[in-house]
Formats: sequence, structure tokens, C-alpha cells
Amino acid sequence: MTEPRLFAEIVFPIPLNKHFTYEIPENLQGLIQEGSRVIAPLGSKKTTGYITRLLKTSDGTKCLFISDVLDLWPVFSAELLSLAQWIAEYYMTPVGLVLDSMLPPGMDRRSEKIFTLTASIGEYEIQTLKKAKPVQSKILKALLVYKQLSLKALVKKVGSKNLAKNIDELKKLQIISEQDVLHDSDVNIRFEKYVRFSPALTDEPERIDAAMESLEKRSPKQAELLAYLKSWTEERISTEEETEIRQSDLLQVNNAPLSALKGLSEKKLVVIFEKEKIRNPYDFIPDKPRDLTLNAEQKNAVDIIDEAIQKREYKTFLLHGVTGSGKTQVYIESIKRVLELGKTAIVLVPEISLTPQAVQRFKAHFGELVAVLHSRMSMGERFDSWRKLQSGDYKIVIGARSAIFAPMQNPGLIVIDEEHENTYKQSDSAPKYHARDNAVIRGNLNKAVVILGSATPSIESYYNAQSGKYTLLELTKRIDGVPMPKVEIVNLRNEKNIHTERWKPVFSRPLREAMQMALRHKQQIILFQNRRGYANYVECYDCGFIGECPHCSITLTFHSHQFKLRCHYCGHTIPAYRECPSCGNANILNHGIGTQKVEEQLKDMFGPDAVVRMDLDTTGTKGAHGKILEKFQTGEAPILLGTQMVAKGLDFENVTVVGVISADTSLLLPDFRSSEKTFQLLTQVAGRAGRKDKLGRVFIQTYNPKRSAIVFAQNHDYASFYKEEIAFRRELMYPPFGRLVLIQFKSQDEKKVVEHAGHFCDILRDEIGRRLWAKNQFDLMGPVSAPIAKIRNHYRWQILIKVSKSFDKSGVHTRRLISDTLSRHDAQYREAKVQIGIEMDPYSLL
DNA sequence: AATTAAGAGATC
DNA sequence: ATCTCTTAATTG
Repeated sequence: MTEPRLFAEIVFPIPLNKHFTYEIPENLQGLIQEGSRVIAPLGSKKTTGYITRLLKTSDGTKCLFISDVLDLWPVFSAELLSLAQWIAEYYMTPVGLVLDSMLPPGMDRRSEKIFTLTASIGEYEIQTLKKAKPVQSKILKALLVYKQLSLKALVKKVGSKNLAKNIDELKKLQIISEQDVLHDSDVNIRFEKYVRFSPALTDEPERIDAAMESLEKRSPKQAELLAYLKSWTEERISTEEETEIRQSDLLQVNNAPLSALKGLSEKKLVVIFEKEKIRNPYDFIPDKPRDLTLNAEQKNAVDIIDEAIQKREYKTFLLHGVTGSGKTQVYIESIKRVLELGKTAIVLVPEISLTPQAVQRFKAHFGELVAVLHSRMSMGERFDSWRKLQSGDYKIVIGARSAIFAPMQNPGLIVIDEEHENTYKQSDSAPKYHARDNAVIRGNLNKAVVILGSATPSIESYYNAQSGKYTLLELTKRIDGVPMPKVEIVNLRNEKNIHTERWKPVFSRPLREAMQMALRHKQQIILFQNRRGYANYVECYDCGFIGECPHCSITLTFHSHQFKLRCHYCGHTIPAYRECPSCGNANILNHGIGTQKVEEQLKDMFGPDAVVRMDLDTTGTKGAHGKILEKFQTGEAPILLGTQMVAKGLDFENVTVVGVISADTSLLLPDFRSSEKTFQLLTQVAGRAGRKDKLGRVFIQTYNPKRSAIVFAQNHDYASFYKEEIAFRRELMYPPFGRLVLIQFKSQDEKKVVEHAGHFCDILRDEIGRRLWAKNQFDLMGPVSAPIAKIRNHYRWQILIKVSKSFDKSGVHTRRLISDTLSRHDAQYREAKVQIGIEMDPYSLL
């Protein structure tokens, strides 16, 4: 009796919104499940694909066999598969790409065609061919030298592109042959060699001594190794630890050559074996846990959260706690409850605050159960974390946004720390998802509790808490009774010399005086300026010429260190102007303030060693981040200056003065969220001041002292800020009342971009028009040139769609509208030259 | 006549 | 995404 035939639906990690049906060969039946990774022939080669569904019958006519299965267990659980489906639909991204982004990079495998010479060909034959078939002659020559080459390598060696026909001819003549070779994955399990006594010897310890004696004379090194291994083993047995020793350690300690060990192994005295090595960049010994005594508010929050945890139901909490109110303690306590139920936990933090210190804090409580996942780890490190999470060895993951896809078994709790942070929105590559929103979906699928924590919740989340979608928990007091810092607003317009000086002052008098006072008392200072480089832009005083990037339509930023002008979008760098390239005069002005300029002035005022600067330019190398913070922590440098990086989660006891050099940098951006962002930033920065018994002072410098984002931040008044902001959002139908979709058009050809954007918009209007029931529900903005009209030589245009959420709650209508428009536009106007990108719920409109 | 460059179409 | 096939332009 033959087994019934089985089929499977597969998606591939390619930008193609389609699945394929394959047949499962008999020998793989039972090994392939929904969520498995397989190798299957696609087009002319084999590729890694993901099984989304098992089928009893096939629909199509053509149907190939799956070649192989890649893992013992499916890499995607049923819940992750569902989550991927949801993301694919909501963000209008092919499922294959979504699934791909859920795995650590480097795991997939693909095949490649490799060509080899089959006939014996020499210089003579190659020369003969040269006239009639020069390309074929070149192919043979390359193969003669390199023996075997892939198509890609062949193209490179030969120097021409379309080799297919020539290769076909050579194949027919049986001069060359091709082979489909399956490549290994880029990342693999790493093994390490270990040594221990042979089992026979451990039973009869006296034989060890006998062996040592007999080796003493002729092989002293071997005897030495045995002696060391013996004492090692005895010590290990007494502490009930594993008795094996890492081969490299054993050899290094005894300064012995590998051959000595080999000798012992040949005599069957020791066994050398391989063990998996887990690559973990956070492999330090955990600290002692900090005191976890909770205050009344924290305890109350934990109790309410715990109630939901015990019910094993989905529920989302918004934990609104002022800076320094101890939200992390609430997380840790909640995680403990979840672990007790045999469940696991996911903790998301913004990428920049994923410091070793932050990880250390969780490791102190959960030790070896903690895994870390973020994009700055190496492939091997991510792969190992991922595997041990899947196997259940790790119970907790701390990671950046993509850790929301961690392969946890039975997650019971998902924490999103600083939930308002825009780093949770992926906006550069597909899928353009929001990790916080995905967390809520995943929580639902896994019946897990979700905690969104923030001192300054996003307007959307707070609204959800108000309307009952989330449950609001508040922490209004700082731990240990530390008072909120006193915030002073400094109106820069009142600062003297502003009109007589060409350069606007960096430091106002009040801030300067407070800094001097703090330094005198050996206290520390944190300064915040949300723009790196030296100056915003350079301008010629005489003719008005402004330095701009030739590839992107933005001004160049002056970096005084290297005396260069740099584009912050594409990195284009040119020497700074000594005289104006337009009029030739040497009257170049630096406008605006960057961290470098601030640093320079600080060094002038307080000496060259007083400041450490932390921004993208100084934290480029590995470990630089930690070194800078250490310099500040030890008090070596009393002033820490930086961009956003210094605003987040840093706790230093001795900081009494915090200064915001310019609050206007983020306030004046053309973005409906600019005042929300400013409020959040100022509140976060202010939270860095004052610990324990020292009262902190915060100075906010601005030219717009009346702006509500600034005034409310001064008073630590989230409620009033929310009230004002939500009214504005409601009136203009911005989120959370409306849904935004950004459609971007990109091309090197400016005319084409404009044309396509216009055409797309026409169809969009037409599509809206034919939906009579939807009339006036969609608001179109554009097409317009994007705020940054050109990046890396690509011109950018955009259309913004705004739709009321009360009309289209789940977004189906909007997605339908867009996909209909897309297919019509594609059909009439198919041109690869213009890229169209669709982003749901864009975070930045820039 | 052969090669090269560019565009369209399909992938089970 | 990546490969293959088609078509038209380029070249000696």
C-alpha cells in the first residue's frame, strides 16, 4: 500500500505576494510541519522556503517535490505564523518577507550552478576559438585557471553579462558541465573541544597514577597534563561540577602542545569530544540583585498585573510612571510571577538603551535564563540566543524591536519599555511594522499579558488606556521619595548680545552659572543637544551661499574636528570651505548648534578634560559607548554631553544639573508629532537630574518659551499635555482618531517620479470616487515633493492618505483602496524605474 | 554574426 | 529577489 500523497503551501523570502504548492516526498512526510523551513526548487535553483500550510491535495497542474527539510522542529510556532499573517496583511507586505524578518539572519540556504571543464582543453583549443567565439574562449580560459566557477564568478572573470547562450553551446558540446550545489548557511553551530578522563579510568583511579609514572620519563608533558587533569577532576567532583575541561584551557595552562594531548588520547587515557559553544556577548557574571522592596504604588501595580497573569488571559496594561518611579522593578516582579507558572517573558527596550548595564540588571535576578537579541550582535551570537530561546533553555529575552518575534515557548508576558519610543517602528526595510502594536497582537494570540511602560506615553497608547482598550496603571512618585527636579525655562531671546553677535549663544547665563556652581561642589552635569556635528549649516555672510549636499537636498553639517562638511543622510563629505565657493570671500558663518560646537565651547570654559561627548560620531566603534559612560561614571569627566543617547535610562547619582541646549531643534520640525516628541524628550532629559538627597536643577533653553510642550514639560504635567494634544489630534483627524498611510515614489529620474505620483493619485481619486459609500472619508494630501526631496540622488515624492478610524476601524477599506490602485497603476504604467513604497502608520513623515 | 544592454515575465 | 527569455542596439 502506498502512502497518500501530501502537499504543502510554501512562501519564499522574496518580495512576491504569492505562495506555491509543492509535493512532500514520502521520506519527508512527518518531518515537515506547518512552520518548517524547507529547501525547494524555485525557478532555476533551490531556495529556502517556509511551510505555511499542509494540504491533502494539490490544486495546480505543475507541482515539484520539496528537496529537504532544514530543521528538526518547525522554526515558527502556530502563533508566530498567525502573527506573520496578520503583519503581512496589515502592513501590506509579502508573508515570506515577514517570516524572513522573524529569523536571525544567515540561516537560509540556497543552491548555485557551478561549472567545470569536462573535456581536456588546453591553450591551443582556447586560441583556436578566440576568433569565432571570443566569449566561449574566455569562459574556457577562466575555467582552465580556476577549475570550477559559479555563474556570478564566471561573469566577473569573463567581463560580460549574458553568458547563457554560450554556456548552453559549450554544454551541448560536452566541453563543460554544470552542477547545482547547495550552499551551507552563513551561520552555524560552533563547537569547542573538551577533554576528560576515559570512562575506564574514572572507575579505577589507581590506573591514572600508574600511567603517570610510566609516562614520566619519555613523555613528561603528557604526565604533566595527566596530573593537572587529575587534580582538576577531583576538585570538580568535590563541587559537583562537570569534570570536563576545555581543550584550549588545558593546553594553555600547562603550556603543552596539542601533540601531547593527542598522545594521551591515542593511549585511550583521555577522551576528546566536542561540545556546542554558545556565543554570548553578555556572558558576564551576574551582580547581586538590587533590593526589590516595592512601594505602595508599585505593589499595587504588580498585584493588578499578577491577577491578569494568574488568569492566563490576554490583557494590556499601560504603566505610566514618572521618571525614577521604578518601572523596571515592576517588570522584574511580574516576570517572576510568569516564570513561576512555567511561562516565558519578552522584554523590549529601545535599541540605544540596550546597554550592558541594563542587561546586567535583569541578569542579576534571572541569571542564566536571560538571552539578549539586537541587531548589533554578530550573526553567531544572534543565532545562538535564538536557538536557546527556542529550545527553552532561556526563558527571558531582552531585545530591540525585532525581539518581539523571539521564538519563545509559551510567552506569558511581553514588556515594552519606553513604549513611546519611535525606534519601535521599523521604517527602513520591509516589513515596516510597529513592535508595540505587534506586541498587543502577539499577546492576544498567546494569551499573554502585555505591559507598555513609559513616563511619557504616546498619545495613541494613553488614548487606548482612556477608552478602555488598555488598563492604566500609574506610578506618580519617585522611589525613595526623591523629589521631581526643578525645571527652569531660559528664554534665549532675553540673552544679551544675541543681535550683535553673529553666532547665537550656546550657553545662557543661568545655565552657565549653575554649571560653575555644580563643578565647584564636585557635582556632575548632563547636557543634551539633539543634533550632532558642529553647526546645522554653513552660510556665506557676503553672498548668502549655503553649503548643500549634491546628492541629497539637505544642508551640509560642519564637523570642526576634521574641518569637514558632511551630509547626515548619505555621509558625503567634503573639506570645509575656507572661502565661499560662490563669491570667493572668506566670510563663512556656522549657523545652528551641534554637539561638537557645544563641546568646543565647554572645553574653552572648563578645560579639555572636563567633557565627554556621546553621539553617533563618538560611539561608532564597539565598546565606545561603555568607555564614554565609564569616564563619566567614575567622575573622570564631570560633564556628559550628547544627543538622544543621554536622554534615555541613564542613572547617575551625582548629577545635579541637566541642561537642554536648544529645545527648538525638535519643536520646529514639520511633523504633527513634533510637540509630542519635544515634550517626551524634555521630560526624559529632565528625569536624569536629582537622585537621593540631591535636588536636581534642569535648564531648558529655547526661543519659544511659551510653547505648551515646553511649559507642560517644565511642570511635569503629562495630563495637561495630553488633554491639549488629544484635542488637536481629534480636530485634525490625526492618530489615534485617524489612520495615516504614506505612499512614497522614488527614482533617479525626477520627471518620472512626478509623473507616477500624479498618475497614482489620479487613480486613487477615481477609486475613492467609485466607492460612493466612502465619499469624503478619505483625505488625500499630495502628491507633493517629500520634505527631503532628494536622498542619495533619488528624488522623492509622496502622497499621504488620512482616513477616519471610526469609518475604517481595522484598515481593510484603506488597504483595499490602495491595492486596487496599485494594480491599476501597475497595469497601465508598469515601469521599474519608479519605486513605490507603502507605509502604514508612518512614524516620521520626513 | 556575435555580443551587449535593457525590459518583460515567471517562479509551484 | 533572481533568473531566463526576448528584442533591439552596437560593433567589427
